[in-house]
Amino acid sequence: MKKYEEIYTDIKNKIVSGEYTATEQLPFEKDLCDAYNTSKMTVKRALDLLVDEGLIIKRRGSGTFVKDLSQKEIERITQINQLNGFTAAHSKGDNKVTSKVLAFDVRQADETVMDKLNLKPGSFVYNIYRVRYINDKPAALEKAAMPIESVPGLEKKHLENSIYHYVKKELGLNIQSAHRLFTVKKADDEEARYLNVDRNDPIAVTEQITYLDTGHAIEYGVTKSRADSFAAETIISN
Amino acid sequence: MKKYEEIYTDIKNKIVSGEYTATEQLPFEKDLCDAYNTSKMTVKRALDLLVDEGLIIKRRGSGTFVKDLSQKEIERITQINQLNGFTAAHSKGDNKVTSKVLAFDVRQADETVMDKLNLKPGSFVYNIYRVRYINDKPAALEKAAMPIESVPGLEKKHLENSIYHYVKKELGLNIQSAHRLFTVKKADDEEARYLNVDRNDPIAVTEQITYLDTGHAIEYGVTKSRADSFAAETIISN
DNA sequence: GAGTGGTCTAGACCACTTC
DNA sequence: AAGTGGTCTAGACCACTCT
Repeated sequence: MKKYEEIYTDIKNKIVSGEYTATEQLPFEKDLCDAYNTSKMTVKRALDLLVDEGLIIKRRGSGTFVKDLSQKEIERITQINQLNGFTAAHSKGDNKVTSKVLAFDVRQADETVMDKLNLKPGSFVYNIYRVRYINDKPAALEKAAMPIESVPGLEKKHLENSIYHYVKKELGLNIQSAHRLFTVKKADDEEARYLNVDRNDPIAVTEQITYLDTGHAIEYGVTKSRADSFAAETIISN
Repeated sequence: MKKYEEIYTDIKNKIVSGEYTATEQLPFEKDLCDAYNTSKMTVKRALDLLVDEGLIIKRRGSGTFVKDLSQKEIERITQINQLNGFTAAHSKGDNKVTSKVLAFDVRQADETVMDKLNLKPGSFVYNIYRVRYINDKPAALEKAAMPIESVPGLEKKHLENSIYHYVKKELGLNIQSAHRLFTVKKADDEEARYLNVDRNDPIAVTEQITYLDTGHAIEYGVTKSRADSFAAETIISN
């Protein structure tokens, strides 16, 4: 493990465990350098990770302090901003995630998909349409387009489980980032039917573009979630 | 302007303007060091900002590449993850943001507020309840609790405009971060009335805790937005 | 003025990819 | 083997806060 990760983990544990309490001032960077026997840049990097994560704040000229977070907030913070697919994101605890494939075919990318995935006209994409279930309860309707050359050998059986698993473990591709947009709408007839809600019930819409570490977009997806199985979190820092 | 910001800005401009095109390989860090007459750490820092922003990706052993982003996606990226209050967030273009104050009083923090703001029992908070309008159209219902000692001198006139403006410009406080949680619900009678929608219409709920650079939570707010005036974006990176 | 965190350097060495 | 980005150092100097 890298040195800055060790320092980050160590300090984070001390915050989570309560050894460093809310609003408490951390040791000065200089002293942390001594304590961890390392250089300033490395300590700074470790602390900056904690700032990004929302656990501490730094003030030049004053020092570094644990944020005034409630215990619940601390617990939540340690779980957000993880780059997971639907399966991993909802498999926490004993949840069972399954899928029903409504459509799986190859077609030419339409205008929207071409634009979102930055494809050339005439490019072919897998067209995937699934209902996702959590513990056998319908949770989301997921439409996705994936360029065929990025995901060779995709089969129906992969759709019934986790596409991300296939992409990562079997194809050995590295997912680097995802851009997400959240909006809200009324359920139409189709959404109502598959999600087992009433027409006009509220639906959370997550539009997502997923990128590989090659820089290429691998997926444009629109996920329509039932209100009772949707939540998204984010931390914004200056 | 700091050196790493200059390099970041320069490269970003070249991406936005199209001088560096999608999937193009950037010069090696070594060459960028020469070009900007600086050290490796500084170049790395500038590039890491672009990675966080979602514009480029780096692969050890291979190089640095512009992400395969569509032009629209590039435009969107440059606008997200900004730490703004409702007023600033919705004042883009010629939008006019106004408010109607439904309630403004001081009370003891209830269980939830105490927990979210990490307050001691018996602490007093401003209780604020407003309808927010964009171009005179109701857009959101906002309930907020703010510790009285954090926001001295808050008056009704501030609520009718921007609280953030008062906090930042008049009190000189620095907002450091915000933790947001998004969910979805059906409009109840009260929400329907104030937002001018039908009962059971979809509503986006944003729950937010805002922190000062002192580490103290200054606001716990719940914003109920009309579906047609809500959108939230986020970028997740490995 | 003393002390904090922030920026930057010049260079060593490491981990990984590609040839 | 050569070349990429990643980590880390030891220290200089800067910007800001507090007294």
